[in-house]
Amino acid sequence: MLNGVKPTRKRGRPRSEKARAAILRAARALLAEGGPGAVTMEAVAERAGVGKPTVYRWWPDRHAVAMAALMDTTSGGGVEASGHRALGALRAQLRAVAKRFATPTGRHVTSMLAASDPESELSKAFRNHFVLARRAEGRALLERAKANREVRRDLDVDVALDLLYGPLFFRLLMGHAALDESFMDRVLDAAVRGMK
Amino acid sequence: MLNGVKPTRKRGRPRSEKARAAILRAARALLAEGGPGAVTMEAVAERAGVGKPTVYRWWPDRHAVAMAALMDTTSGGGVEASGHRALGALRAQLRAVAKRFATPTGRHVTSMLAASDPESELSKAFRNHFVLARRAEGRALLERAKANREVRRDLDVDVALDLLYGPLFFRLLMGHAALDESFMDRVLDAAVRGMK
Amino acid sequence: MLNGVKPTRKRGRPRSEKARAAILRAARALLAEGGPGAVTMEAVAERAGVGKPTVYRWWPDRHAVAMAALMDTTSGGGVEASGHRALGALRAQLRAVAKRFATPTGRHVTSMLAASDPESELSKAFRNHFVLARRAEGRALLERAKANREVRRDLDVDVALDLLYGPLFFRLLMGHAALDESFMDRVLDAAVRGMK
Amino acid sequence: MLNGVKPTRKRGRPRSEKARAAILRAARALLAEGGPGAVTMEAVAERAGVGKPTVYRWWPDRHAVAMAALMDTTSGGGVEASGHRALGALRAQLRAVAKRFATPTGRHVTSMLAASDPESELSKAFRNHFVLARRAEGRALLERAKANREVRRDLDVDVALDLLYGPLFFRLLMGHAALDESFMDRVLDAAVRGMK
DNA sequence: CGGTAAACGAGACGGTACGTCGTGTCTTTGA
DNA sequence: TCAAAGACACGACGTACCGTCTCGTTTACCG
Repeated sequence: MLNGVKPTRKRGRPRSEKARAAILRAARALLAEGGPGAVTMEAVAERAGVGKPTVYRWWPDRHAVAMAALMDTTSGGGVEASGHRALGALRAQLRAVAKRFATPTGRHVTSMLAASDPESELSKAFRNHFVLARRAEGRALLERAKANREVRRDLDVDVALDLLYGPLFFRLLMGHAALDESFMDRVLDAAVRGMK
Repeated sequence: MLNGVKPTRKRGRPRSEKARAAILRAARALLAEGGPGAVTMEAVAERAGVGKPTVYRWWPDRHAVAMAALMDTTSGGGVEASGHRALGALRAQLRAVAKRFATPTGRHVTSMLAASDPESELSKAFRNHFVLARRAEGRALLERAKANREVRRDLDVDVALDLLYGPLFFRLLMGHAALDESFMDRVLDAAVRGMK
Repeated sequence: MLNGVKPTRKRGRPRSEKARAAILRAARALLAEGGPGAVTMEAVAERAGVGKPTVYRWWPDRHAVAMAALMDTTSGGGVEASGHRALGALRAQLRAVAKRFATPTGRHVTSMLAASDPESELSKAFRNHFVLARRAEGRALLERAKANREVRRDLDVDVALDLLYGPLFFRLLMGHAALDESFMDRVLDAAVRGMK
Repeated sequence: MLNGVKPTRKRGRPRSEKARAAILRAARALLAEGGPGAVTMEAVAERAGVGKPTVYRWWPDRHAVAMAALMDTTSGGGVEASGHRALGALRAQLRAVAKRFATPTGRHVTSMLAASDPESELSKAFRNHFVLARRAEGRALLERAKANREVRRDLDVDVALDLLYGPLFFRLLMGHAALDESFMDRVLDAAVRGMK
């Protein structure tokens, strides 16, 4: 009781980290090969060399496995705000995010975001991991830009952020036009300058 | 169109328009009750009082049926550009679109957009019907605004449009903040004024 | 309505006799190879080249399939009461039944009798097919023997029949001693002569 | 046998007799509630408050546990041959056995006899405990009857015993007619008197 | 009396089979 | 000749137990 840090006493056999890793590896491979639809519990279990119940013991359904697999691999992104010009750093981050999402994996992430139950814990974690964390980075940069007077002091940051990241996911979802780094440049420029 | 145009003589029993309507009605009901996942061919056929092959005769798979059902119901939108101020009309349209999408059906549309094969004909039709047609209306308004000098002459309309509609779908997809008409106002204002 | 003989008009695709036969054939093969425990639905379906739901459409569980397979093959037996001596014919029938049951299949039949829900329709049919029909044949012979004065007029036929067939299944179940045709001879002799 | 024979000194914690008893108690309860099919290792272990490996340490599989549970409870029977008339004692024993088997437990015993591997040690013990021991008692009585001249000297005792006990299990297995004490009376009478 | 080794409870493991559901195709009868 | 009905082959679903395997924890014996 002295160490209040560890309240959960372990009883029984501890879960196999090897199995966990094998499952996520298998799910990642299937995702790469056939997209989210290929991540079936049976295929994951077989390829991981694991029993189906072991998969179900830790994830409730195939969406969860796929999300966990994606999150396990991909580092969130984490563009450091280098440079003293905050807007410059923001531009770099937007370009990095666009680059990351303009891939099959990016499409998968978007599909899974749209398909998953928006209320589930895992779905929230997934949204945070891939998108909202990026948006939070952007917020920090924008706040810094505000402090630097690179943007006006009364800027509504929430709206501005959606103005920047929204177009990215819009193009990803609709595919009506190319999604590349120059597009993000134009988005940022347009948002900064305004239409008038 | 009078009559001589159609050389394909009808042989046998003609397709039942009644069946088609019943199928779409059933699909709509299922969609409303259980979301896109509930629109299964079996459920649709049973509820419509129709054989499964009849459904397959009209649509290739369940996604198609669900999309067709949604498109059949919802009038595209078609906000008429009333008023001589183009930006005002644009604002009205953005509000209308947001209002329409801030519903369960809006979520369903987004889900189905993300889930469907982006290359299929029906998927393209669906995107057009629900989103790109709205964007095209916006384009017309924006061009008019340009002509009116309500916005600057060198505005990149493609980027500007994504700046306006992107945030809407971003919030719909992520759910990180409310999606209402006032949000669209703020988006339009921010985009017009710029950040600086 | 004129032909009252066929009230059930067939709608839809008729069941495939080929599938039925393939399923029963597969079940029979599995039974021969691995006993009743080897007759799993999955194995049956796979070996028959048939989907699992097709098996379940027609039989409720694996016991039913195994029983049906056994009944489908094995002709019940049907020893004709040849010869004018009824007891002689009865002896022939007892030997035939013993011979048939002193095989792996005979053991399987007994196991399945003991394992199956005694109330189910199929279980009753199974008991009838393999055992009670034989007992009924024996009853006919015994009644004839009565008429012929080969046995006494006040013989309790129900008890006598169980006296004859009971020992057969007793040995089959317990395996405490050989079950062959000479045993059945001795059973019949002992039952006819009595212990005194 | 005195003591030097067993070189295996006991090291470590001795097996818990308490656990053994709890397991058998649990198995018995499950058997009573749901028949042999309900005696699963998991259910037994959980209800006994015992780990699964502890169950497996004592018995090799679920059949063994169920058999052991049945044998542990039910005293074999052990009808004492009271009275100087051996046939009378035999009658009493037959009635007692019938009474004991005309119960759900009797059905379970029969099912398990039929289902178990006939070659396994435990299966043999089970058959001995429940059936062959009764038959051996009957043999003793019949031999006594022979000595007493209650039955003829040249009686084939093996056949006679199967004539008496066979019908009991036959009815139990087939359920084609009632199994009660009066039936056993009639069986004995018929066997003694003969058919002629 | 302190070490130690086996049995303990718990429970995760790789598996097999379960019985269900939905897919998209095929084959009938009936309109 | 199309529509309805529904059987078909297929394949994934999620669950129940199997029998085995660690874990950390007793508990009795043996030195």
